[in-house]
Amino acid sequence: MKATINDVAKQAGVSIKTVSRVINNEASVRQLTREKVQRAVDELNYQPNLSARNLAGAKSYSIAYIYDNPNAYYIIDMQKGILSACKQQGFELLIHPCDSKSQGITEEVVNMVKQARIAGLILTPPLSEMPEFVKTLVDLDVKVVRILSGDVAPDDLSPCVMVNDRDAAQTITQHLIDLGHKDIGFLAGDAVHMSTIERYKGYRRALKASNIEFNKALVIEGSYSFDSGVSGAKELMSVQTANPRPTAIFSCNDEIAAGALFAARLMNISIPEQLSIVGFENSPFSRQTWPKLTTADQPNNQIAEDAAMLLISQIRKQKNPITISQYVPKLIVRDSTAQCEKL
Amino acid sequence: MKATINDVAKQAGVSIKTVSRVINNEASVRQLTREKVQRAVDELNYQPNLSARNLAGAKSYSIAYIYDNPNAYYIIDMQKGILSACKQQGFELLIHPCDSKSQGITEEVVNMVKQARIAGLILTPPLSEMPEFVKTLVDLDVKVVRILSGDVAPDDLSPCVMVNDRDAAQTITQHLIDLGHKDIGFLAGDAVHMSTIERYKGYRRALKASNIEFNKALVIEGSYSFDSGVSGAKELMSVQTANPRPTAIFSCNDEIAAGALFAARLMNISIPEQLSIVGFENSPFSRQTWPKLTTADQPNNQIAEDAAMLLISQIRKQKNPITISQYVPKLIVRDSTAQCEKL
DNA sequence: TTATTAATTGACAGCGCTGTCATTTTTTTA
DNA sequence: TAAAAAAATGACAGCGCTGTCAATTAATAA
Repeated sequence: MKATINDVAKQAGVSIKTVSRVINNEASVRQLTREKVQRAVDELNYQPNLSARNLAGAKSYSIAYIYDNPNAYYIIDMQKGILSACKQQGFELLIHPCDSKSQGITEEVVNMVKQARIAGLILTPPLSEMPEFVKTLVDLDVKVVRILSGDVAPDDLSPCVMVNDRDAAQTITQHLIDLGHKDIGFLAGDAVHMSTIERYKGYRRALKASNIEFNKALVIEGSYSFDSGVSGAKELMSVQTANPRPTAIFSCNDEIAAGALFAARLMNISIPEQLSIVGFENSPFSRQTWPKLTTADQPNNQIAEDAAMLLISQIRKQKNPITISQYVPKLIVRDSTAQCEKL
Repeated sequence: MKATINDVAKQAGVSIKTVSRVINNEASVRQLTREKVQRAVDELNYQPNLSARNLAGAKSYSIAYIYDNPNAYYIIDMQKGILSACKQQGFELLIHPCDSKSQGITEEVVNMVKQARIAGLILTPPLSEMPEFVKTLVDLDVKVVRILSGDVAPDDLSPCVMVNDRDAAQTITQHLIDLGHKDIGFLAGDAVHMSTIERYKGYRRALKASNIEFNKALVIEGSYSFDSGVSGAKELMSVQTANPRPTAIFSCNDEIAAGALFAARLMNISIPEQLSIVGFENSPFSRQTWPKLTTADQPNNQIAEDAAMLLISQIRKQKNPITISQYVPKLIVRDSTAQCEKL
């Protein structure tokens, strides 16, 4: 029923070792032989048995995705991308949810890596932002690829896939500026997350580039949640004598933006006529609010696939130098932003 | 470094086959021997090698979770529960996202099962609600456990874990009735989903139990989305001469409820004073709205773990008859419901 | 007690593949 | 052209475990 390497060998008229060489893309196989084998592989629809490979070889064909992120949409997207790379490359994916704040997290992961003979790991924030943790893992005999917020890798511990939130935030802020907004509020996400910091930097940079004076009172600390968006927007929009009331709000993600939208409704502020609001992430959230959110699209699926491919090529020692690929989320203009009406 | 079955055998002074018997919980091992081996296993912190097991044995130690559900929170929860069962039982989990509406879905899954030597599958809605699909899989040599909405299994194709949405919906509707509400709107989810149908039945049953006349005009068709909640609530709450304006709304899930909440705000209807709204699912959503939603808690994590355990025991042929376990989501009263003010 | 049966245990092959190393074939050099 | 070097291929063991079946031991019957 299912073809084995033996069947292929017979069909191609070579030894199983030669078949093994072909499917592992090793050198020192004549072109002619390689084609012969490849044909047999195709005819029999042969796929190597992962268990046997893992057992026999020194190498491992398993990678793991370790996550701790309250945002389920993010994880599902990532997972899908990684899975897609694994399928293409004949790798197996282990999923490991965990709690980054727990005491024994490092030991837990180290054990897992040893036990399951994991060849590589994919780390997303906040795990990818924990240097100690990453260092411990890299010192083990396991490849690591991190997905991080920023434009350059913070160190050379491992290859990284960078998501340039800063440039994206600048672009999206610029979009508001282009619409005539000058008093732009900033609703921050969790301050410990790099993404918040980067998005803040982009916001500042855009203001500076347009010679708009930065007003600290328009920056509200918070967290990546709907609630935070509600309270932050309320604070921003309540009448204050000293500060101008903002005509636009930059929210660090779509959830916050949804909260801000909600608060605006409570305060009878019409969106986008009286107030423009932007989100970040292009999560399903942003299409479910009314009006739909202008946001920055982060192709998580693609980012994850890219990261997994990078990891696998590292494992295969296809010695491409430590590549850093970079993504810049793209502006998506929807219905929550409009020309500034204030004169 | 990592202990093998050989190490354990030596340490215990028995043959590897005996160790194998102990770890597989086979009969015909003397109690004394069993303890001796168990001690060695513990001392060496031995864990059987999955690849070797999969390769050597006729059995497989892999199960798969096949999903297609737009609700990421649901999937993450499920996945976590399944993963937990797998860890306990020494099984491996394959994750397979897919599109239930695609043409070749059945073939795709069948192939996967064959290729990866999957011993069992866990199916959640909407896949678990596709009889043809399930039948094809059951006819293969693979165990299936479905998670379904309802109180009894629709057939005896496979064991099921039932989530009794009907009783839960009745309870939650009763909660509204207890608060004095009589005109209770119903915002449906996708009509093709069993969960919508069951929740609707529970709603009807509660009305009947309290001798409240059913009013078809208060039932709005829709889908499981925020938008649907917004438009549905608008429709319900717009002034209609013929129908009483509802004082409470039953929403088929939290997203719909969040939408209804939003619409109410737009219409200057205060929650919960003028209108009570309930959700369903207890998703993170329900804690992020303001006011927080009264809802029905569905312990997805636990349900999934239960399903996985059931599946694994099936695979192990621990011939407990086809068990159907049932969960009834529990009412969680938060801030979106209050005494009816209408006299 | 001894013969018979049942319960335990172990020896060994083999799952499908890769690593090592010997063998064969091809290419290069003298 | 023969000898040496390099490239290509194959034979075989073994990864860690389970299945089969034979060997041993304990329990029961005669």
